[in-house]
Amino acid sequence: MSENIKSTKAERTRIQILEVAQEAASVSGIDSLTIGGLAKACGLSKSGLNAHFGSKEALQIAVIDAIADRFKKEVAEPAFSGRPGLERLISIMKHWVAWSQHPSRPGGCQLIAASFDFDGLEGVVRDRLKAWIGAWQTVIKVAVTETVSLGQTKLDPDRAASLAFGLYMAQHNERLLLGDEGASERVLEIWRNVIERQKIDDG
Amino acid sequence: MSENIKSTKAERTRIQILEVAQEAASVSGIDSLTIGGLAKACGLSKSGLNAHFGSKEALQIAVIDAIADRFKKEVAEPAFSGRPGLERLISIMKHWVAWSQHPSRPGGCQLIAASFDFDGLEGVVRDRLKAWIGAWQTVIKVAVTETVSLGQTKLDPDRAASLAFGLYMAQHNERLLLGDEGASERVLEIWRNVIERQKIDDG
DNA sequence: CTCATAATAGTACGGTCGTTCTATTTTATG
DNA sequence: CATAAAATAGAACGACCGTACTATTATGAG
Repeated sequence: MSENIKSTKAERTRIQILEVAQEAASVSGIDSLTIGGLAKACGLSKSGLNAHFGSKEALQIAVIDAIADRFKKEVAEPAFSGRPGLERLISIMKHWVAWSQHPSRPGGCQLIAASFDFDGLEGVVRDRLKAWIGAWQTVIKVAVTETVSLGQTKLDPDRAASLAFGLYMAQHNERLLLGDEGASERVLEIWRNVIERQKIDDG
Repeated sequence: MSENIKSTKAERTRIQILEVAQEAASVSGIDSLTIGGLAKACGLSKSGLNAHFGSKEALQIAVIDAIADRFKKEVAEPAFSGRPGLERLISIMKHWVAWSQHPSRPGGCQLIAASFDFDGLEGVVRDRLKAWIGAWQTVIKVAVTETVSLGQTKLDPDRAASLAFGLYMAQHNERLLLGDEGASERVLEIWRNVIERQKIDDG
């Protein structure tokens, strides 16, 4: 009807499924998505939904890719639209934490949560997850290296990347498991202090 | 026979089950433990195993408590046997990371991994997990406060605890998902630098 | 050694899982 | 509007899940 032209019905349905799946995955995790449960949530039959992906594994990968696509648009691209250097490093963490807190992710970031589910396993889902997480880690290292080149910091890129991922996960854990609403702001403050002055505190 | 006297058969079996369960949970996670799978791994029947716990939920809580008991012995007590202050803070992180790397935990720390599984859910398992993780967070804050009192650092306890948890999780993720063998040592070095000189790098 | 009891095995049940096959409906093209 | 193709529904499958109930075996106290 007034939808975007040139999109077939299946494409539209597939997109809708993946949106529902992303929210469900935020709450219960990617590996506890079920075809039946997802079908019910979408108003489809099990076989109707499964026809779009062929298998649960393919569904999981499609969900991961859909999340990663959104991550690019909501985190990576905005953070890299500004100038390189300290400003960009701060922007990265701000957008990243905002992503974790977004209302459409009531259970926080699905990919980081899935990392802890699949890191002990083998298979294509784990491999895809590793590829995306590894790519994002590389992006952060590049942004740090940029900042070093500009003479704005002396951080080691590897250490800074470990710190960034660590603070992000700490914020997830403290906020969602322990109920600490101040965790996100605290972690942002730590990041600012460390990258600007290599120090964690104000003193 | 030459076992410890005063232990009934059931107690011994229960302990053995929980040991097998801990290792399995390290690989696949606490919430994907199954009574049937665990029974087979222990050479028991499903009902024989289930008789020790009564339900899967009770089994999960027993596993969590068993892990936490071991954590006390292998991490908390050794770290707190030495003197308070910087020495203790470093000892905490060393023992903690060693715990994550221990051969009996091929998939890393089960409790941190479970945190990301259960943080979006409700129920007794989540509550028990929250209690243990929260208790350990408090212990770390106390150790930091001690060090501040001794005049050995100026760290804010809340920030230091976020950093400690973050570095620990970063090490888990980088080592087990991304295959970075140097992650643990790097994270320890960051911790040392931050708590001793509030700086992340050597410069 | 006896024997009550504890520990474990065996079996069965209802439920949900992922997947496959066929039927039916809906879409979109000519 | 007709019609081939695409999209979805429905039903059935074997597998595994947690749990309950009963039978059998092993334990350990007297």
